[in-house]
Amino acid sequence: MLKYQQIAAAIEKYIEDHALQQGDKLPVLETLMAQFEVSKSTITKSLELLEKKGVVFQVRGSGIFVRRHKRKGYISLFSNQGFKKDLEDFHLTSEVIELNVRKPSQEAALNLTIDENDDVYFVKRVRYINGQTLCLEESYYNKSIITYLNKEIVSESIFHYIREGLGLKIGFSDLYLHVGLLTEEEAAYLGLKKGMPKLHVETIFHLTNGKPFDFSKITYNYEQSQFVIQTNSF
Amino acid sequence: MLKYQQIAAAIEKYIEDHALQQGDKLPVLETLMAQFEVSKSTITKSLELLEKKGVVFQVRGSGIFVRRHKRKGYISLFSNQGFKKDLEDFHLTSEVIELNVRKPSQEAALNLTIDENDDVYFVKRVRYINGQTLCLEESYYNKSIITYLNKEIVSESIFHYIREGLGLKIGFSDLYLHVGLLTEEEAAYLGLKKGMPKLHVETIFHLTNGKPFDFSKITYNYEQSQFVIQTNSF
DNA sequence: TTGATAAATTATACCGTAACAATTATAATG
DNA sequence: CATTATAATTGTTACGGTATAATTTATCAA
Repeated sequence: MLKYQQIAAAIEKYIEDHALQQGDKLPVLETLMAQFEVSKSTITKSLELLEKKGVVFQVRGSGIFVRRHKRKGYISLFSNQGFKKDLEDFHLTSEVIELNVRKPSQEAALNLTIDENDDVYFVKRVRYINGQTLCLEESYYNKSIITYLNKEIVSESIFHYIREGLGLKIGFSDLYLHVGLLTEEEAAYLGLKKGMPKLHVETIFHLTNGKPFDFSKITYNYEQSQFVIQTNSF
Repeated sequence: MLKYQQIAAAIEKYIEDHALQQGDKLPVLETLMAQFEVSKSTITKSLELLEKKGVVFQVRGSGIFVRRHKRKGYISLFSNQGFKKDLEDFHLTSEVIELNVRKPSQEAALNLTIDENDDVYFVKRVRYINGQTLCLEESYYNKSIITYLNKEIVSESIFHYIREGLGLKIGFSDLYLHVGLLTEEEAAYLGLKKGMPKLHVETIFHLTNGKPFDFSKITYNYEQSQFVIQTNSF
């Protein structure tokens, strides 16, 4: 792991350990430099990372402050960590309905920029949160990148496996979102009624080299779907 | 304007002018250094900015590539630019229903971290996109920060006014999102029927110094609400 | 042709330094 | 006491340089 990432993690830990709240002040740059025995630019880079993550914000001439959104019980919509990481506070389980190798739909092929004759892993899951249905998820993985999957991996964290097991680096993702009405099939999986509202999210995940490897379509149970997004200005 | 921001803008312009597409390669760092006559670190900073904005992605050992999400007709959900900037492709108008100074609701006071006796500007608007209702918007502005508003400002871009007119710097925002059912009042404003689905978004905007100045509650017409979010890994 | 290995290309990490700009604290002024 | 000017604090920008790591290309051997 890179130095500035380690330091960022250490600072996050510091915030946790000292139970710092929204607006609380961190030690000044010079102190952090001395404490971690690195140059100013390294600390700066660490803080930049934490700023991107929405952990701190910096005010020139004033200091470095803790940033926290206030509401509890909301799911962090993105951050390419998969679900696991974000939802430590929740009780999450999932049920694998389908897992196989197949040819992609036209839509999936298009979003993964592969040919319709190429193989994909298809995974269909229902996720539960605190005993309620959270979402129905259909994912297509480019098999030439994600070369192997099994039921165990799929019911655990796929993203952890991709990173650690396959040694791949996840880069960025595009997320398309709209509200609609549940189809009969979706409603059945989610234990709701046809025609009720849904949040539909399609995501395309890319590796750091820009290659899309995962196209997922998720239908959320609107009753369980409270999301939070933290953003920064440019 | 800062140097690295100018260069970032110039690079964006370069991408436009050359009509570069997703995956196309930009000149290498050294070339960009020479072209703009700045040091490596400045170019790097510019590219970092463009990476945050989702304009490019960089691959070590390979090059700098254009990143574009593919789907058209989607509204970019965040990026604290207000609506105007994001929606140049759309025909947008808005109608101001209410504009006055008042005491905040308990909820608004809480989110703006002010006292219930402090003054706020309250703005209620309906926005239209291509002739259809897009959303109903209720905003509370901390009057001790946003000291003056009028109908003209409000029907143009408030955020532009905050930046240019008031000289304030917008920092970050927290965005809370859920799906629900339209109330009678909301339906009336949006020209829909009670009980139809809605996307409800609450946003708290902060200045760079961390002070919240705008708490907004937006109800989207689900038929017009297709959003895109671009994210990066950490 | 394949596969391995080396070399070239290219971005990233990290260090150090100097100047800069926004905020806050302090002192001076009326 | 309020206002203004000045100084101290503190993060930000920009420069330069060296070393490193990932990717692509070239080379060579089988």
